[in-house]
Amino acid sequence: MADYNFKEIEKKWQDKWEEAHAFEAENGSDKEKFFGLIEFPYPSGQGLHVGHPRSYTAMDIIARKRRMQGYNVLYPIGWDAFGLPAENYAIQNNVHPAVITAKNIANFTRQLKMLGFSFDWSREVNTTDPSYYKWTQWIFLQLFKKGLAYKQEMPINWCTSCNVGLANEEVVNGVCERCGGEVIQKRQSQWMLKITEYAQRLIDDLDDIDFLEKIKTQQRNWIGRSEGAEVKFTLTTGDEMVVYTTRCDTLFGATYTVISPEHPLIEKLADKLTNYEEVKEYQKAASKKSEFERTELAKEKTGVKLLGVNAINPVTGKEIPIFVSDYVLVTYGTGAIMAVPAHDTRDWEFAKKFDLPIIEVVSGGKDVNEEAYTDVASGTMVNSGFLTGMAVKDAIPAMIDYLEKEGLGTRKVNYKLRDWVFSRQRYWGEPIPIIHCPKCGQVPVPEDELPLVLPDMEEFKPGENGESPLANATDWINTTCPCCGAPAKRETDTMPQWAGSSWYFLRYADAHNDNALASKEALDYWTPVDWYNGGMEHTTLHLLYSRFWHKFLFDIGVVPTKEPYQKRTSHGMILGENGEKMSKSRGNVVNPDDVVNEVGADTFRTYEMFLGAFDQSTPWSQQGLKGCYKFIEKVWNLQNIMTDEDGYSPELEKAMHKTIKKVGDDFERMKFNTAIASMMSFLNDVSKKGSITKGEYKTFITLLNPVAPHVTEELWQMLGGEGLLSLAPWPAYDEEKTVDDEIEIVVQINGKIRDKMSVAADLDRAGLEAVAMESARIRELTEGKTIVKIIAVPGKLVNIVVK
RNA sequence: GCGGAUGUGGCGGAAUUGGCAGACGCGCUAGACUUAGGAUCUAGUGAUUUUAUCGUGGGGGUUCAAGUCCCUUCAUCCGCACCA
Repeated sequence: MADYNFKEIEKKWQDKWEEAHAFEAENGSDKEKFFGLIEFPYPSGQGLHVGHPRSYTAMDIIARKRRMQGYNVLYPIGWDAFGLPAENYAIQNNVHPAVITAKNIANFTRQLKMLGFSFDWSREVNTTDPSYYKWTQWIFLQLFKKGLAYKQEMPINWCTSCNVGLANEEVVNGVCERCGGEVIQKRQSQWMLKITEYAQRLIDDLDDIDFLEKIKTQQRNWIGRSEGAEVKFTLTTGDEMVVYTTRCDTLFGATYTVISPEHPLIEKLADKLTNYEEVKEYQKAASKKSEFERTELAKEKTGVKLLGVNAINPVTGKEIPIFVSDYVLVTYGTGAIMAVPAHDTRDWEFAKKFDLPIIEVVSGGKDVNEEAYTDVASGTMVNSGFLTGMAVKDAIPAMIDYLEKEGLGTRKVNYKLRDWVFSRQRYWGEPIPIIHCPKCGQVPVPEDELPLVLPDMEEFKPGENGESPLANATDWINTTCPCCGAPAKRETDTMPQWAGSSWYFLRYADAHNDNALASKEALDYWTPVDWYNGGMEHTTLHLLYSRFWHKFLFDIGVVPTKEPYQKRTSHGMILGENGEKMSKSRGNVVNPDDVVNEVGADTFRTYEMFLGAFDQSTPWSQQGLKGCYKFIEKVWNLQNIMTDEDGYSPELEKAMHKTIKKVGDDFERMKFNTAIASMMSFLNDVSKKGSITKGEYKTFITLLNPVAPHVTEELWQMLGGEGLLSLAPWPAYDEEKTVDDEIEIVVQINGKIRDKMSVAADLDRAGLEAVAMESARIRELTEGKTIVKIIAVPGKLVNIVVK
């Protein structure tokens, strides 16, 4: 027998699969489909991280198993290739981002192929390919036409040292990631997408899909729906101010109001305020604060009272002061609140600092002069006019009814979710296909002129004043208006990296279509994605964005389903050997190339699936890797003890059926570690017996194939298996043969194990009791004692309670 | 502060419903084979004062029976951060 030569074997089968087009999905098939998806990678210069193959191997196992089960499987791959690292590299080294991107993709391709993933490479997509981003731009135009894309002035992060706009990810601890310079907020005109329009549907439709509960929770919290009321306050000047509250039941306890520094009311009241200058000063100071300072200083509340004007509490009729303070956000609700210090912690702190009255309107907590009582679930209304005596939960709707009847307020739902800032002042992204015409305004690039290709440039540095580098592409910018033909200028902002990834899975259905992002037939057949595995870090970004885009595409009739992904699961991180996150600076990075070179792809894959619970973070271990190598080698060496029978031996038959069941079930639940453990166990049984039949061997390598596809394919051929193992049928098991005839049961006395005995598996309660009482040991131990009770659980144990 | 997790041997981790805690792997110990061992095989391996007792972060509870259920508390990690 030859030694296990993984280098030869792995290359051989990768070539064979490619020649046979073994993993290409079929369009127009009658078979049942399975669409498995992993997050397509950003092809970074560092190459593949060991974290990538964790997710890819997991879905590869599912995809390979489905294929063996007879499904028409689509397991595609592509490149999310726009993005900052390539652009920064380009700026520093004067290489076009497209050049470095192509190089990185070539390297990633080599690495992924080396790992034997059953991707359908014929459908490879690349977000930077004009034939791809043509459709990203097309979707943007549809959003624009429906009024869901609009341009607005927005504060952006601005590095005062580099003089450049930064993405949130580039701001670390309030300073510029690259130069350490101070970052402030600067107002700039930005493209926005109205994701808020879909807020409710993004919450509601979670009920119909199979996402991990923690993912749903995180999305719901992020969207942040709250039900409350908008309440009108009349001012002593006759003006009106609307506040948003979720606790209108506490209105009788509102002793002041607060507006945000950016609130328009300040300008409106300018000539009536006796301390306008002071208010302006506060406003200015607040605007200067960076995001960092605002959160850092969050503990200490500041504010200025408006002098010369008061608000009137609509239910008590009392005059109460108005403050301006930056603890109220202009972006949420109406940018104005009613403050109830007795029942809101923030208001309470503010009231203490400014010595404002605290009126208890809900009883049941501690002294409201000591701390705010915020419990809504219990508590009774006091000092609250017609609400007095009611429970809080009844008082809320009662007050809303009252406000609506009296015309003092209305029911209102608010969301924390904000519209999506869609502009980037960067080169390496999809150009936004809009033309600015002095006469016609924002005019979409005609669809038949798509793709609007990125101009070739030599300098990628951002322009003056935070403009996109495209501002320097004079030939490209200057164009004519598609509407009136007058000279006009192109939009110079590009799209964020999230654009191309918001719809890429659709392109896989029909990757080479020139007339549509994918044909209707292909989308009808393949969508939705059946199973999508990815990282938790994308839950409120990519995963939410793509759900939004998909719903929009559903609304305009482009896709047949309202949700893009039927099932979403998530993997844990692989940490460095020291238990810390892998990073270059910590020097604990494991390179997949080295691992494969040392032990081969099959061992690498097996180890990545065996090292711990799939959904949990686990440290890498070089020793553990070796253990998996030994396992694969043992599988190879089974040839030495193989007998020629095709069936299963009587000794191993039960173990075989149990293993088939366990492995199949565990794969489905993504319990890959225990699936592999059960295969190892089976191998231990074989070792004990000293031989394995050809039939057992074949079944065993079929179970192992999704995990370690190369070595099992080689063994399959050696054992005379027909065709490719990767396309052979998944083994069946006989339920009856997965249960033992005889089992060991435990006999306890007062919950302590005192004896074990072998009985028929189906022995009933009475039988169990009788057998237990026959035991010499049990008799000895119970002698002279009173038996209070005997609990017998068939298949499990007998517990005798004595006194 | 809010939300989400996690806590089990020397280590990574098992334990579908409350029913033998520690599967499987690593490491370690002893033995075999060997010129050699970071190879292979065999046996052992939670702790202890070993007829037994104690053991799943700590404390309390429910139960014949708790890693699992309830209450409480501590620690670590991740996400969000004044959302009225």
